[in-house]
Amino acid sequence: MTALEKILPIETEGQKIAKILAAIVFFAAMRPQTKNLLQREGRIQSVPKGHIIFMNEDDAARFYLIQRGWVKIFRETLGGEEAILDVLTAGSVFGETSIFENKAYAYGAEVIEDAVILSFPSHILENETAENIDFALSFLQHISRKNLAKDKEIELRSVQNAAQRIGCFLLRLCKTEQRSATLHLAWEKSLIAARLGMTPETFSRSLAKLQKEAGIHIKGPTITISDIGMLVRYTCTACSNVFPCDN
Amino acid sequence: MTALEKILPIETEGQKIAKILAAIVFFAAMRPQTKNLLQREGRIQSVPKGHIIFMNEDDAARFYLIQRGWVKIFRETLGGEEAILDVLTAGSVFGETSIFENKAYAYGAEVIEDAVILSFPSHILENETAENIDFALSFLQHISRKNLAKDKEIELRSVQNAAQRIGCFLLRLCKTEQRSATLHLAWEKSLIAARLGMTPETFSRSLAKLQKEAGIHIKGPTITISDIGMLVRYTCTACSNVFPCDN
DNA sequence: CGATGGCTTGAGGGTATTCAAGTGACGTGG
DNA sequence: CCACGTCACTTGAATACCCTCAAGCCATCG
Repeated sequence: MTALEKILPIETEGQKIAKILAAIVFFAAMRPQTKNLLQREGRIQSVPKGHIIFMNEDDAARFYLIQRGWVKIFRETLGGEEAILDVLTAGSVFGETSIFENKAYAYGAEVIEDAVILSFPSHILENETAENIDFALSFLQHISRKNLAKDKEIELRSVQNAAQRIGCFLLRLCKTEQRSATLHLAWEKSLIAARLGMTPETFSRSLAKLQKEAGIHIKGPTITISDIGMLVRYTCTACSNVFPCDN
Repeated sequence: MTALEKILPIETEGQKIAKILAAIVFFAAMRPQTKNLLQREGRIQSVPKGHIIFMNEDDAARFYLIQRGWVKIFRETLGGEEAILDVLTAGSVFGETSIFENKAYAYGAEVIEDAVILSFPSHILENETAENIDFALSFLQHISRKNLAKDKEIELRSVQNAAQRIGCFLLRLCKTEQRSATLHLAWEKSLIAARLGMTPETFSRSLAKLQKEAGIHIKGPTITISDIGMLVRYTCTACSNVFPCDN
């Protein structure tokens, strides 16, 4: 190690990856040798907004972990319409289930806010799952949780109206204990609208409605919720869970 | 064995269960001793229409297999509204993922057409998953498939209109190769409507619309599709898959 | 023959969408 | 420094879509 490196230690990409992985539950049950393999074979990439990581039907050669930024998971119809399945941020893994699905992605992934993304060859995941039952179990739990979230998504989209979906979304951004909150919307409103299954116009109108009827205050991207209880009463009657709910 | 038993062999419940399980993929990778345990601890029940098997939040002590009839999987909101997540029939397993979800069901299950249902203690499933990696892998694939189906469900509910959802449903009943087809709806139309997330009235009207605009002909429970291509053009533009699609 | 249940049809209403126009913030170039 | 274009967002009017409530149809069954 040179004198310079002592002062400014040069971190290899592998070391960076190791650090990042250590904080993510998804990788916790993997064997050490597999983690080493991920370090060697993994890539870290800065990806600008608008970049499409992969499309529906692409060969699923890699799976991904978001370190920073935002990624939308979507499906596009032949008619050109798009259904947003989810919007993910730091700590989320995606493309991981494709190893069970004929090795092709079942959805597309696009960066919607400048991101740093790690990617790894899918076969490492596949081998680890087949050889390490502890990881297989944790993977099972991971997918099971995703499953549950999708059930809830289906529920929300079918029984909540637009304003309630927005309320639910805002509540999830709130800390549990507080009685009031000030939020900053991290992404464009039109994107939130799409994530909640509505048009930007409807989003705008419904937000105004929430302002009148649920005691919130909007100023550009900043939203102040003066009384969380009031918003809960407005929103959560159209849901099977009560706030605070986990997902 | 008596002479009578030779002619009319008396089948024990355990033997019945064994026969049924043998035909279901979900159980295929289980070890023989676990299958024996399921035979001993399993129950077969005839359940009348309207009976609620379990509710959201109930302790998840058992998981289920439908041998005959129909079961709807639903979530109920605090306001009393209900979202139908799925409608299942013979061969489907439900309540199986609860072993990963704090041991409580995340949804309710109600019989909507007189059914014969097998049930088994959840701990057998839990143990088998923990001890047999082959089964754990097949379970993983099973849940992964459900996950994919839910993604598609979210897509279809957000981009297809009622008539297209019906068209999609009809196409799935068609043989791939044919250019025309005659179908018999095996179930009550109101049941199909529920499965597709619409009211019976909307189902009826949309079916009439398909008749006008997509070249199909309806006579009671019999539906004739003269030109599958025409129906595909009408329906599949609002989907990310093209006919023939698998699920 | 009347009752029932599944299905259809009609009228009316609510919610979200589309199309269109307008506002306001921001950055660029004159 | 201001004019201008761009882009996100908002607002308005008309429309589409699906829902509810209600009545009517028709086959089945006691």
